Amino acid sequence: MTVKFNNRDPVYVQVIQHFKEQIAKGYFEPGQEIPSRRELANQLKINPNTAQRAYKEMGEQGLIFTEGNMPSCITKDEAVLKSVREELIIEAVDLFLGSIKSIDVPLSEVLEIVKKKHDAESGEAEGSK
Amino acid sequence: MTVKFNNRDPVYVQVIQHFKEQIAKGYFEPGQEIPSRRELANQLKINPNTAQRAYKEMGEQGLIFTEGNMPSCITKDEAVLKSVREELIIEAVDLFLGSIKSIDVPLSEVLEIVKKKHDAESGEAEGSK
DNA sequence: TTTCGTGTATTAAGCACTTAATACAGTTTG
DNA sequence: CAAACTGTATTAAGTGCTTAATACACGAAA
Repeated sequence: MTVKFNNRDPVYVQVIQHFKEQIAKGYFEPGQEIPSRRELANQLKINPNTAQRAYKEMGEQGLIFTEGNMPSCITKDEAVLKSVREELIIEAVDLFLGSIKSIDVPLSEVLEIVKKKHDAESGEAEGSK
Repeated sequence: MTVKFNNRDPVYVQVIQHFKEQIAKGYFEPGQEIPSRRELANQLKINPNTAQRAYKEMGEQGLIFTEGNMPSCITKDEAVLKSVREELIIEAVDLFLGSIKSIDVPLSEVLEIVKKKHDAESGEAEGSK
């Protein structure tokens, strides 16, 4: 497990974001065990308390659960898991539309750029394929 | 002049962002005077030093210039003004594509949502028109 | 039982941003 | 000239958030 952190957002927020993305991609089974706070801290080279804070918030959001001193697990509620993906998409779309709106760019103009950039990226990602 | 601040980003960064958006919209003429540090601080209900910091960075970025003790002005370099709009667009697109990529959402799927949301927003914005 | 690994809680330290209080030089205006 | 406005600079204090350092309770396992 590896995460590239930026210096802009709090680390614990980025950790939560990372887990949400993993969930959105379907990398986790419902009820699956996740690394302990200390183990995650070692893997990501962060402080155990930072990992703790991330897990604590994920617990409050219902993304993970903890019983007694057992390792924490991904929620078994598949509706929650599904909604994570939808919420991330909505977030991205709203942020995007907000930015576009704030500079009065016609949607058609920017969508052209989006498609162009997307094709360029996926092209270089596949290499000489 | 009014700006709605969020509690997430530094105020001086949001002030710069606000000016860039105004420039991108073409609200400023090249060479146009802008409010003094103290006046802007009064208008936006912020500390004069915060306004100063924003203006200082905008000066370093070539967005505004100051001669002697004259009021600061928007740059006369129209190429710079034009590039502001383009950079904001590129920023928005890159951020958007990055978010989409991190959760493996097909472009076609998300573009549908974008169009749908955009139509809904512009619809309610125009009211009973 | 002892040891180790869980989760959890408390307290302190560090850091960036904001605000504040001044100060100074120059120009315009009354 | 004097007052009031520009921009600019320095220094310090305060504030909130993040991170760090510890400690504690519990349970499983050697």
